[in-house]
Amino acid sequence: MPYHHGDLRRALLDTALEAIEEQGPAAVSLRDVARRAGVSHAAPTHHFRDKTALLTALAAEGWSLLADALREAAAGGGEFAELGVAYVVFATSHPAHFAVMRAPGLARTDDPDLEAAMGRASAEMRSGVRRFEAGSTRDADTTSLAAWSLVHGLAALILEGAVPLKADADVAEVARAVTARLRPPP
Amino acid sequence: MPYHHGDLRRALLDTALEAIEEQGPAAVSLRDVARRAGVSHAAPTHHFRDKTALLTALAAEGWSLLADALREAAAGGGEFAELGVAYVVFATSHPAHFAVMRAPGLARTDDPDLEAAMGRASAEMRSGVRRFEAGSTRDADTTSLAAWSLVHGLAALILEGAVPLKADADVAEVARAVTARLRPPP
DNA sequence: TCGCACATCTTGTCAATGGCAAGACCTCGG
DNA sequence: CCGAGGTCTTGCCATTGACAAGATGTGCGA
Repeated sequence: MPYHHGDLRRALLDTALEAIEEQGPAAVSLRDVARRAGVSHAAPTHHFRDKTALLTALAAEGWSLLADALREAAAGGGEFAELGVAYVVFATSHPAHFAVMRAPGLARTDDPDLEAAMGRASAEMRSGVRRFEAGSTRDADTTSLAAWSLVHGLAALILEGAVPLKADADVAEVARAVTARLRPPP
Repeated sequence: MPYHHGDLRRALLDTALEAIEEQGPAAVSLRDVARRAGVSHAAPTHHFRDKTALLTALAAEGWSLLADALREAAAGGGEFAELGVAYVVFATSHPAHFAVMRAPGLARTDDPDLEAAMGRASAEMRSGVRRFEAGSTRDADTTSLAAWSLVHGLAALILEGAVPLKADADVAEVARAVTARLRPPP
């Protein structure tokens, strides 16, 4: 093992994700992450000023990945609902990322990278809604906020355990059914 | 000051709420809560086994208060949308409670009291939806899940700062507009 | 009324954590 | 070849959560 870890920054991020999946984002300890990564307890300092900085980086990465997933879903050319499905599928397949993204107070919400990534995801939702609302006289901002709220809330409720999904339930199916309750443009 | 604090349990809960509003639910320290309440650092032990137990109690209290608010809104006899408005208004007017309710990993989700309180809120949403869906052939469970997701997501996005509300924006107005995007029964 | 069981609160202690400081080590440019 | 700077380590400190043991008040029954 070389003294200089190849890419400790990435290793720490990945290790943190593992720890979060096991213990939740609040219980993560920097020292434990360092231990898992095989470095000393102070090694992370050089890559992340803070524990908060590490979590903020993960949140930003999460929003960015989500934006990518939404863009890809939109490129698929399917119905608008596919955007919502992609959102919920992302949340359930990246639980650690999503947990940090919506955990209150863990990430530094005024971080420029985080703000940019959130903005990108939000813009992706909005552009999807714009197609949905083509020719409508309704306020597109309200519609996109409604759509975003719907899928964000569904994902949150599922991950909070507030919605006990049946074992054989397909998340995408549920998301599709729920998204269908959005009122189409007049 | 009496040796026996009149109702230390309640005092700790209230003090914790203050601390959460100031520093977020993740940064709350039991010792700080005890200090603010004017008792020794080990006093909370007798009322809450754990730090988690305190937060779990707060989460349960939050869901219970939310259920009450929903019931009251339903009793008002207004439109279904008023349920959604009540949900979002509750979240923004009880930010500390709502933060603990949706924070991943802070509360013990298998706690009986918490489960009961969440169930009560969920049932309140469902009964509201049942009126909304009267005479409809649609799956009421899906509709209530959609409604719940919509308002939960909107509240979460607002409190996460993902939706920058304009200073003069009325939360209830926004909630009403967003809720109106739900598709009415055929 | 008295005394005792018990809940309540306190002080003392321990391991673990986050963060800082100072030093060891490695790599790369000149 | 050597020094500068980035990378990582060891050492340290205050704070925290949890536990143990003791002090203090309260209320119940005899």
